[in-house]
Amino acid sequence: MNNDFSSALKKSGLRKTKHRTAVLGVLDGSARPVAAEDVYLSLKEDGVSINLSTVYRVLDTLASSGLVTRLSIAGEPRSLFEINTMEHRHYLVCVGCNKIECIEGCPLKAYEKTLEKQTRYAIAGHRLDIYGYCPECRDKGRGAK
Amino acid sequence: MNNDFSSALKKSGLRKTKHRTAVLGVLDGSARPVAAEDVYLSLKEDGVSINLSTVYRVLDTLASSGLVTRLSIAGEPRSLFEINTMEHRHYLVCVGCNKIECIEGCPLKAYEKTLEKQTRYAIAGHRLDIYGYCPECRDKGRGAK
DNA sequence: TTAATTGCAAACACTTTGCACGCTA
DNA sequence: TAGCGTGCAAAGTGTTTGCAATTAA
Repeated sequence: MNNDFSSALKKSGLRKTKHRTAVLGVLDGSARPVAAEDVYLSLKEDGVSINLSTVYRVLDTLASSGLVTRLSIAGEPRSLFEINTMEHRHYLVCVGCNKIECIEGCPLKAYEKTLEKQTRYAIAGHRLDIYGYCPECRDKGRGAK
Repeated sequence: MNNDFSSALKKSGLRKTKHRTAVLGVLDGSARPVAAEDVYLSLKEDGVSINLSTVYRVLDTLASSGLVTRLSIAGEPRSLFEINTMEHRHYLVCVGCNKIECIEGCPLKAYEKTLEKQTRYAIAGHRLDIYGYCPECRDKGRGAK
């Protein structure tokens, strides 16, 4: 439970550097997936000097070694990243204010089995994002921007 | 059932131009979603002279008026487009050869209702892509590239 | 020591935009 | 004819890369 991610990095065979620790810290401290630039700005705000391209490289490295998950959602042209919780997750995206929440549970297990039989594919996974208006946006008119 | 999409364009209040007709023709003739560049190359091959930026503009216009659907899938950084069939669809993406197939039916109707109650969101829609190895790729080893 | 990491600047891929000209309705 | 549609070139994003300097192990 130490907060510097030493063991996680070691387990992945990655050197522990100030930047990797810092990036992991930002992801860990965020309730929602964030873009590379968000990480960069967040670090800058904390007084951590880092180059944006390093942020990209760190995120890429961490994603490759499975410590971090990269995801993309419709309407957001950038890649988003979050700590890989190893939990299977889905996202609820508010079309009004662009807020992203995580959803617990997955409704697709049985469906994947069915699909394997139907299509003869070896199903490896899926991506599911749900779109809608959050309680606040649904109340204020039609979720106007 | 005329093939020049006149009525569809008219219905959307769009002028019928050679380029719009041509782009719609490409989308209509493709079994899978395609990227702007694919449309561009396909037209070039057919001897249709068009500028890539015009392709982008046409696709954008058609998507805005609902004749065409824009979608993005994980692992593909570009936007993909297809004729809007008005059917609710999902995609089966082969991780081995990047082939994309459409899936009939949607397993999520009941789930969305549940979610509305749980989250107080007004659910507007969702995106679901399924990933796996197609029969060919699953056979040849582990779907090696 | 030495190989992995980083900063920096430059390159990249995809997409959008400004402007003048061309074409549809 | 009026104004939408298009080509062209240039600018914008988000992201990646080459290389020399730095740093962890």
